[in-house]
Amino acid sequence: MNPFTTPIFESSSSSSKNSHTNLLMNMMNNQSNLHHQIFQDEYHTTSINNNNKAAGMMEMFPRSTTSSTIINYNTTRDDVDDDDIDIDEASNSKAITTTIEAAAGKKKGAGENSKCRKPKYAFQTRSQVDILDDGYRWRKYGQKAVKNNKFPRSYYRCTHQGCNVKKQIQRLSKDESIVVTTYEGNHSHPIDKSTDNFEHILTQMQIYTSY
DNA sequence: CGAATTTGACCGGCGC
DNA sequence: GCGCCGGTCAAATTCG
Repeated sequence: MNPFTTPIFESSSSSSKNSHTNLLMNMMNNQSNLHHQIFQDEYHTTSINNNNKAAGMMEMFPRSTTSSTIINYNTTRDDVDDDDIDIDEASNSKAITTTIEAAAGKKKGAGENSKCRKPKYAFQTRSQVDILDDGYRWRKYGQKAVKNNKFPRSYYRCTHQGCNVKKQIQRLSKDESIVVTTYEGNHSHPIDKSTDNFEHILTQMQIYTSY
């Protein structure tokens, strides 16, 4: 549960209120063609700063420093491994910056591999807590030590029946205020958890922001 | 008492 | 083949 990320990017008028992460996840889940667009357009940075509401929320909660960065955006499972995930250090400024980077150009040695297509996205989030509330329910199934990193990496699976979306969460030892969350796969179901009670979330936030 | 987490074992891929 | 590494399994344990 992360009171930091949850309320900051309240979605405008859609039926369900989404967190920042939800917003991004919905974007990715519901528009399966989005990645093609991104590849074609050779996106490097796309910003949600033009979301006035989000900016407004950010001003309301200046201490909630949640800058999320999609540091990898991939369509093929075998295209990417952890070494390919480049973290854009420069984007860790105070701004709410969201970048989408396509790693398509970084093909590994072998030619075109058209195996199972599993999208893999990584978010870089400045947060004091590891577990980011993205609206889905997750069960932890593993934890491993990461080399060159004093923090372990945790492995989670979506608990929804038949949904095999996975995610990894890892804190950088370079900058331990940064949490990297890597999602793999698309959810085949709507968000489980109700995030409608915004006031409750606000209350939660104040626990973290009023010291 | 069922669900979730912990943690060492296990497995497959890869480089040597 | 061997060892390393990242990822997963599953029994034991803890939690709600």
